[in-house]
Amino acid sequence: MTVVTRFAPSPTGLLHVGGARTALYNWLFARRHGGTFLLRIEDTDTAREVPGAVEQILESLAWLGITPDEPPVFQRQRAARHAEVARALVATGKAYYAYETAEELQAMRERALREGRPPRYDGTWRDRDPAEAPPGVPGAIRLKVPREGETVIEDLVQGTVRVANSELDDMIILRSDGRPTYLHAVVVDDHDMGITHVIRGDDHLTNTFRQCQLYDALGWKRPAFAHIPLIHGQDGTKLSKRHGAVSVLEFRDQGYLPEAVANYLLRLGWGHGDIEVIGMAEAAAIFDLADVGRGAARFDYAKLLHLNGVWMRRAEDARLVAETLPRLERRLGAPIGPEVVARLSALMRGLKERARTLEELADSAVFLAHPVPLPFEPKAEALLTPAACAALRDLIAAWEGTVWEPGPLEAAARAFAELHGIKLKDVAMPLRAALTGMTTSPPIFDVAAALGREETRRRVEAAIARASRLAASAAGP
RNA sequence: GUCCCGUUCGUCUAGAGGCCUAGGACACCGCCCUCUCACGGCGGCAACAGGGGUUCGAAUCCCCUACGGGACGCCA
Repeated sequence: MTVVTRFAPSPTGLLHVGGARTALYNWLFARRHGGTFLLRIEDTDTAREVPGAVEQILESLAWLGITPDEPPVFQRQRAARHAEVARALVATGKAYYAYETAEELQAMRERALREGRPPRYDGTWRDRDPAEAPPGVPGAIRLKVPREGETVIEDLVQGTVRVANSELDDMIILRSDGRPTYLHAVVVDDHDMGITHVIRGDDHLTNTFRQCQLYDALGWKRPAFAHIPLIHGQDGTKLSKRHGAVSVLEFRDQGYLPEAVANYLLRLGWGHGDIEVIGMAEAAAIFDLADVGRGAARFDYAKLLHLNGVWMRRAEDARLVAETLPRLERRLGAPIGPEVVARLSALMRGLKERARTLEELADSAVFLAHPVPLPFEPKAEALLTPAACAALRDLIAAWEGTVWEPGPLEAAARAFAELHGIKLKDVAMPLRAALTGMTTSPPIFDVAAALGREETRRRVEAAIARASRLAASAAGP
């Protein structure tokens, strides 16, 4: 049997990480079994539809590397088919028209709840003669479900789950205005699309009983089901905006790498021995629904951040340079020239090891692009004492004939420190302050090499000038 | 209210009756490396929700309780 899976979001907003994980599992399962992954947009509720949501969902999935194998199916376009199937069920006596209004049903539910009874449809029209239908009132179609026995599902994640049919009532499959309900549309579409495995959030688990009754009434073979637990926030409640970023696009904008987000989402609720860092190609080779956990998982931003750092270090320098440039331009409000691109490329190896996100990377690289009077952190400023400035001046002089590469620069600096009876850090730290305006950076001789001889000299001179100016103004007039 | 599902370190998890003195990862705390910060290395803290069974033996199987989540719509 060829595996066919699908992800079926409704276009009511941004794709959040929970939906993304569901999509990921469907995609991985299809890849694992050499099957097909499809996308279906559940847009039957026009009132709740958000403009642009479909595009955002597609963009989010594409960013994560999850692409459907066929163009998306739009559920609304299949309305005629849904209605046809529902009416065929009426024709064979497996469904019937019911004529209560939405208000009457609402009242019925409230009364039942008030009296401590389960809120279920009482079946008024189930056996009533259709000839008694009120004239001119459009009816809704309800499925006539068995009242005895039980419905059992073999869930690939949850195991065997059963419920007494007496707990279920005759659900509406076609609204009185002719539009299908979600439960019905899903079953018809999954069948028509040849879906073999339905992998979705476990909030759908109890819906599955009703869907199975529909499959049975239709005489259709049920697909396999796998209900994966929901993702919760750090406090254990349903993940929402107040927990922080929740949409895939937010993570992208905050400088996360798609492979890190995918890796994290995969590991959230799924485990395979002790492996933590895993690419999607590798995951596609080992992903198994049996390894999906049954309990809800809490989203841990700290772990995602760590994982992103791992993937940043693994990423190609050229790619990170490309990702950093627009972020630098945004910070400096000016285009970045080729000279800075060269510096960034030269130093990327050292920069990426110190950044956990592209945003941190850009922050740590701003100094490379900033024109000479650099902004100084107070701690960096404090390092530029008169003695340190004197040492810097001498160091620049000592570097006069040195090959301008990290190794020779460091060797010369060490010799310089030894000659003057100071520690390397007594000159390295002031140099860092002068070249970056900060107290942390990649190895400072790498920085100097990346900046070049002229720029290094320029920055050191500017820093010394700045320090003496500050000292003068502190001394007073 | 009724039904369904879940529960191993703070978090994500490994664990399929003896391999468990419960392993890994993140976070946290030390130490090492070191021009800073990271990375890396070494070490530490820290869990089988509770109670009954079954068994020679239970984190693993069964039951109950507690807690958490979900569903019960002419929403999806």
